[in-house]
Amino acid sequence: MTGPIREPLNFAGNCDRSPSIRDVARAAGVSYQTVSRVINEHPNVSDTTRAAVLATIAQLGFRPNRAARALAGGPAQAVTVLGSNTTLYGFAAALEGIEEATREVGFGMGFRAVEARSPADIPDVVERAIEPAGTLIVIAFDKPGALALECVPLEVPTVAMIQAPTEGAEPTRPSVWIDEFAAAKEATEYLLALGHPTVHHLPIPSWPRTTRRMEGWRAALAEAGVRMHEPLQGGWTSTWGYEAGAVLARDPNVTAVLCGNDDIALGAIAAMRDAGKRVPADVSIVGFDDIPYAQFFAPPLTTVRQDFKALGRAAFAKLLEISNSPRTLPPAAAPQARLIMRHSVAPAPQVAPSASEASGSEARSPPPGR
Amino acid sequence: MTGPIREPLNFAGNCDRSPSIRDVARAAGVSYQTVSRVINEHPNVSDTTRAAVLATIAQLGFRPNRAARALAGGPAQAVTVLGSNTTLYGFAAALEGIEEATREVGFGMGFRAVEARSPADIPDVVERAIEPAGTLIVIAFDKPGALALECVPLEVPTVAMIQAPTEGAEPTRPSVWIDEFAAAKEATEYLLALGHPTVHHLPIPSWPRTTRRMEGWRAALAEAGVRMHEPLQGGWTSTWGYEAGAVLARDPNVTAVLCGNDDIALGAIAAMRDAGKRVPADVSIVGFDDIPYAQFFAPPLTTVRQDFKALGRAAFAKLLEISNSPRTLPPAAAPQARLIMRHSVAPAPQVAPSASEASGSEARSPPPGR
DNA sequence: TAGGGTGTTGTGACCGGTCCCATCCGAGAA
DNA sequence: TTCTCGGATGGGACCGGTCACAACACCCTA
Repeated sequence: MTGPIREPLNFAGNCDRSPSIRDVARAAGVSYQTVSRVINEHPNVSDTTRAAVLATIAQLGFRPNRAARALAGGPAQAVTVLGSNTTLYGFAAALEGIEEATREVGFGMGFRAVEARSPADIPDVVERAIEPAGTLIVIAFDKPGALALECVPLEVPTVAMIQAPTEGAEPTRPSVWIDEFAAAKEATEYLLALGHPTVHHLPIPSWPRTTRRMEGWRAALAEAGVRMHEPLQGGWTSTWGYEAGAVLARDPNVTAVLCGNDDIALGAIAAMRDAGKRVPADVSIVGFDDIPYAQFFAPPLTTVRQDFKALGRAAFAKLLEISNSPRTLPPAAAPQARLIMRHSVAPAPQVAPSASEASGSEARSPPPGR
Repeated sequence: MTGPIREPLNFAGNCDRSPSIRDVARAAGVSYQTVSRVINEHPNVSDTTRAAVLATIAQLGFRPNRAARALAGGPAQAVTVLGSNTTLYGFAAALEGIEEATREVGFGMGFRAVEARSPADIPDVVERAIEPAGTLIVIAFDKPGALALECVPLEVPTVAMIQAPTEGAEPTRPSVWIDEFAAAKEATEYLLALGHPTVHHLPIPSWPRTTRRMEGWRAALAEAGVRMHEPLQGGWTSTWGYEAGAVLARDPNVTAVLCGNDDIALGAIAAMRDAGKRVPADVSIVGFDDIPYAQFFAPPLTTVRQDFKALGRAAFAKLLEISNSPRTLPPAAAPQARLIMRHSVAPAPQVAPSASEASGSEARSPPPGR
């Protein structure tokens, strides 16, 4: 009935497979359970034994097998990031921050795309992305990401990276964000102080409601008692920025534009140029994000820098927290947004700004060298 | 001696764990081995049994547990991508292509960064990235990636994405690349045909030796019998492009520059502008890669488009091949490089190009609408 | 009718960890 | 001295798949 019993190959030194805890145990003269306790930093192991086991682990080059751990129901040790994109700067930088943080604590990082082109497939993709003992970070800046987030069952340890929520609208799941309200307000006030009668806004898509950067813009205009145009629906790309910018370029009253991101700003600048308007002499443009290219735009872009990498790190830190993992990440400051002044902003044309304002702005925005 | 035997909870319908092959087997009235054969598309299963099992799988929503498969020594079902970067366009686009391909065949995709800042850590990072039953794609466009590639033991199924190898220098491991020799040559010839006495080159780093795009440039100049300057060491970023461009801007003989990538081109354009030179009236600039921003540069950038996404897909297809996985990807055409003509190129200044050349170039490069 | 191949199915062991439980031992309290 | 208790350690079962092997048809040939 029973076939020939194969001799297990687990005697140390004579095996091409990587060593297991049983190999370590044998070499250290303890049981495999003790080895397990040592690698999981269980308190009830004597110092002598622990030291001996650790030495053997180092000597044999033992590394715990992730698959076996996951199978046996150990603590989570991998994250899958769900997002609609890897080429947009914010997404890529967030990914980089997450990766770095996971590497520090020995987690694996996976990525799965939820495609904007096929929203109907998203629930299925999300379901496949969820694995037993797995965790998730969902980049929910945009609609596909938010859709994906909704598909994730509550029992899956998940952190969402989201647009900053509006006042009183608490996110339903553990989330991280950068609140750019203050920076958007500051940027708008900066433009108003330079004599621009109003500031137009080319937003990123407002989803599900409005963005904090738009609220900051609104607040600045409201405080200044300045009329406000109703912003368009919004977009993400330079192409959209070009089209929207072309519309604004036809309006001679437009002298200052706050763009929802740097991609839009780049498109808007191109549209202005093609319409024969000079930036910043005729129209001032401010971007959002500070992508690495921004300082080489023509003109170098004044923009609000956002630390997406730090945001990614924060997301993973929160994930460790909520999945009560034994590992932790050193606490870090909340990622900030702040205005970077370059050369795409100038005093309003025609209406000569007062000397104090002009010199003040000069003093306030010493263009940094590249 | 033996404690109380816990009744296994694996009876279908009464269990909060996701169903296992044993649950499926019980529900379908077959053995678990038969279920295993069905999900692995083993030929020796009768059609009747197969249909019954598949129906049960669908009904129970069974999905094979990846960790268990990996542990039991099944075929590979995940790739880890090793690369120095996620924010550079070429890297991010390649990642996107790999992800899409893995998703199609049910593979997982991980990412691990090998940081340029700390080359000494690379061997360690690579070692940790290798898992039993795991596979690797190494993005070895740059030095950290190439370093990482060298650390990978030969027995690990690995595909490298590399700079196209020079003639006769066969890569030692399975590799994919885009051969941009012809496109670089074409771009250079295009500039020469517009009357530029020579074409300068701002290369990406040549590592380990020279790049195919540089060889294409050299070949065009050699064929035209034109003098050639010795190119600089090379860099990746706009910052480097700005610095190198500033040097070229001082030389009045420089009227045409072929840049190793679009980032460099953007920096070079900025440097020319800051030096008071007009692009393309005084200096023509050609880039490489065609990043999404390129068409919105000032002026819109003439560049060589490379299909990194297709390259990523090809890398994964080759990985499936060499790891003799049961899954395959539909064959696709080799990713190409081709010249995209926009507005950063003009006939050489001063030396008036002949009418036929000028009109020819106009006819050849109808600037695409944005 | 016996013998041999082929196709189909089932059983046992195993991958490398983790959990639960049992055992052993020494110290302090009754 | 005996009992209790907690720290240190070990053994067995198990996670959900895969592999190797055995068993049982069934058909074809000799």
